[in-house]
Amino acid sequence: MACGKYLHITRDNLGDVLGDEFWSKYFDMEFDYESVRERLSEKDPVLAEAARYAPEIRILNQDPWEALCSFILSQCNNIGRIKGLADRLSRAWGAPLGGGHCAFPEPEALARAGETELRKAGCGFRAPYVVAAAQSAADGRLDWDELRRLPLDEARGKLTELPGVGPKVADCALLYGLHRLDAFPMDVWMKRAMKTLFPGKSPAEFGRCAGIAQQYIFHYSRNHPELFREQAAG
DNA sequence: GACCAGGTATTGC
DNA sequence: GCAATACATGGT
Repeated sequence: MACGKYLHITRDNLGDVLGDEFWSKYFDMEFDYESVRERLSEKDPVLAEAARYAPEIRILNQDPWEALCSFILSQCNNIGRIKGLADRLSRAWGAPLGGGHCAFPEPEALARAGETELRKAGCGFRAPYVVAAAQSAADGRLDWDELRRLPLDEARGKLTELPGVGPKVADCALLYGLHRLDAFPMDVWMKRAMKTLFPGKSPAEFGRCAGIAQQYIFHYSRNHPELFREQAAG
């Protein structure tokens, strides 16, 4: 489910999917990741290893509102529950897509639903955050084109004006929703990974495609928990 | 039943 | 500045 479309991928239809104009764009197929990997690999040997570990990773071109809202829901929440929540909101307020599937709700729909209903749907303390963001998106105060254009700090500043949107959620919205490859979401996993694997380094050193580096590092770290044995709480 | 989850806002040193 | 804490909810 993405951008108002439903997709079921199998081994057999992968070729067709990637040949489709929309999904090809969604999976960022036209972007030259190989060049980026080469440049990143020259910067740091550990980063080179992380990039080599899963070179097929891509930054999706998600819908900006869908990305922002999903990451507002993600705070202090686990991935399974985030998916379930998004699914429940889609069924309640999203457009039917056939086959029992529903699109992610438009901002207008969630703004209209209101805080009380969103709490009933299981959003918890995030309900008012979703409403505020939905209102801003619906009435145009959130200007996606502007957010694509502005320097990273200013774009992040616009997003963090919203209640319940801090630097991490803002960077996720910028990276996944607006394809700002310079954004570098720093969650608890990335903090651990940076401290252990890149001591003394800052994300800015990874350059204008730091966000892609973030994905390699994140995935590599989560699949090598032994590297963080002393720090990981659980 | 505690404890935790891909954070944020507020409060108190 | 930086550590501590509340914030809803559902799953181990």
